[in-house]
Amino acid sequence: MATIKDVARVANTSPATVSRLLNGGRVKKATETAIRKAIQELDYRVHTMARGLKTKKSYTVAYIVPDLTNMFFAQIAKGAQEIFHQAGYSFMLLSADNNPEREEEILRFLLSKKVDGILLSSVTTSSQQVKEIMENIPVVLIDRVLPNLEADTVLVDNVNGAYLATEALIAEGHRKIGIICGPQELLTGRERYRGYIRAFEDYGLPMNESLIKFGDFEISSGYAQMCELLKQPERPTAVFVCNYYMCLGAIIALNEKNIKIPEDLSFVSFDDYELSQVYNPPLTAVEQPMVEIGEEASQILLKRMADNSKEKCVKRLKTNLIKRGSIKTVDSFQLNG
Amino acid sequence: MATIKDVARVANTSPATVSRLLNGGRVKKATETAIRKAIQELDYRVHTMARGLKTKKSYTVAYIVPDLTNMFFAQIAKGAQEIFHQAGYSFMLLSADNNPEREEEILRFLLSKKVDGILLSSVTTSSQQVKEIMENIPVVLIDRVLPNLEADTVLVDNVNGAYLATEALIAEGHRKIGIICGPQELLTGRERYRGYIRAFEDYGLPMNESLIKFGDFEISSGYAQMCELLKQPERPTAVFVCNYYMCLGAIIALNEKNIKIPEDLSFVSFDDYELSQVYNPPLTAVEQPMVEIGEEASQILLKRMADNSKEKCVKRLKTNLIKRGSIKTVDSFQLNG
DNA sequence: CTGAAAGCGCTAACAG
DNA sequence: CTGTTAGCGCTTTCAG
Repeated sequence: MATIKDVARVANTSPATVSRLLNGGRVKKATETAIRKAIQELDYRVHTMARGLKTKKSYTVAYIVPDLTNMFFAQIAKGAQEIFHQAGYSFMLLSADNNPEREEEILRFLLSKKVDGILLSSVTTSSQQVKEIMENIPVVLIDRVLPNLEADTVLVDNVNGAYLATEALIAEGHRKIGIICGPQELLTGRERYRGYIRAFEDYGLPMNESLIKFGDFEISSGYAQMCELLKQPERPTAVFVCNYYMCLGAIIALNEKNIKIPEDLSFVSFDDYELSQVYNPPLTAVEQPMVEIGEEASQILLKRMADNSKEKCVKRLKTNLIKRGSIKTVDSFQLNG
Repeated sequence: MATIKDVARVANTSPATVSRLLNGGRVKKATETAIRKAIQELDYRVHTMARGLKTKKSYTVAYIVPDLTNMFFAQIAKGAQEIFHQAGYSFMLLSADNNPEREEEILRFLLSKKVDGILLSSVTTSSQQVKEIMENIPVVLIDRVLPNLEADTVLVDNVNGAYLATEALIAEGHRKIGIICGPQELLTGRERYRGYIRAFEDYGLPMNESLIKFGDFEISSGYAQMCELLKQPERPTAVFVCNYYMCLGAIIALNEKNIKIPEDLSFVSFDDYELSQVYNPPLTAVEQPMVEIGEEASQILLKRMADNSKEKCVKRLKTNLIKRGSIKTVDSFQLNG
């Protein structure tokens, strides 16, 4: 592979001049054309590593996700990739595979790689390592916050999303509303639960503890907790499931027991993927602006890499309730209403 | 950030010795401990770029996918990432966003990055660029082949998968079996179509041209072609949809028209994701060993990067028909059987 | 506007 | 077993 030296030789000039041209410096028209020709001829390409060694920049950023096959993070990655591509950065997508140790490893690796910035949806609960890294490299957190760590963060308005979902159920006359919460270790888990509570409070309605179940955002827990819910003496007329994967599990449970949406049970979930449209009936769901999350976070990271200012920002994007056909109006509407 | 020189100074030895230790060379026990201590103290990490500049290896591989949010490729990436991680390589996942020009760009970029190997699920139909790249860097193709290009490739047994799906329908007495094919520019599109044809031939059954529709593997075409199918004078009693996304579209169409699976129409699809289990009834589907595809391809790439032999291999992995509840037995079984 | 020279951090002979 | 040396390909003063 040709080097800058080769180009210089062929173009009858010096490496320095070639470099200057390559980096947008001013060069006499004649030499420029000669250089461009040589570059063509030799099929020369910058050696990014050599350049990086010199400039101490890699023009590379990374996004660490909990799981590559999780649609939520995949969509965010899509948005992020686009922004960085436009900005001339190369973008690495890495999965921690829901393994905190793996995440640590990746972080170490990125340090070694000298990436210029990091997008992180952490699977860790400790913020020690990240805190250290932030001293050297700009980091922006996505969707998952770390305890006691002031950092640039972008996430969605979970409380409001859950509020809207619950409210939609209440509005149709439901009072016995089950919820399958996410893990309370995660902010998203806590916030969505809070949205549910707040809706009950705002409408002056009593909550029923036995209808509040906790899952872990995975399919299996959606299944298990839905089964639990159905076992309750006072069976819910509606349920709010706090993420897509638990929603899958919950539906499997309903199908098994031949419980129909919405005739036997009204259904709302957080996250809006293809399933919501494809299911029969289509599912009412809370949509998150995933691609935008990725874009927004990338924009912030880009800014931080440029100015390296110390002040941190937290950006909340809006969620959106999409009404479809999975909520039935309760007959005895007037009872409490 | 500390360099190898700093470590050497603190450990009272030379950079060369530190380097040797770092690369698994033999070092006196005493110096080793001194060096390790220094590394600890200084929080030293290898500067991958500097190392790469010297060794002309980046210990980085890339996988270029058509679309980050396509489950098929995401799963493959998952498998690939695992293998490379184990092998000490860093793994970049890049999306061409279904844009051939974007893919070209990425390929150029990777050349500049001096990656050691490339996994490619190409969105291109021209093999020129890839051919050139293969002269410098090992490439293994995944699922998408390129015309007139002999290359290491891993894909699945599409013909057989489609055959099994069609056969399952035939076995239950169906004769009017619609198919929504993938794009015939893609090998997978052609092969799955061929599997359908072959099943008809093997069973000595006549095919009905009006029940053969062509989509492009996207949701919208699944919807459109299913609508077409339902318009036919001789309406199919069963349908085979050639990939997941078209399957989503097809189901939307069925729901709209209130056509029930399997009572009104039996249904089989290529690709087996959560939907198949979650849908009511659960869908019979052809499963692809996605993670294994990624693992297999990575293993091959690893081998090529090591031996750089010229001979190419094509690896076909088996598909698997998973029977669930979306096929109804036709009453008039005896008619043709 | 251009070129010579130094050096980024690392590794790989080679000589000790 | 260890240290010296010479670059890898690039950018960046600095002098011309």
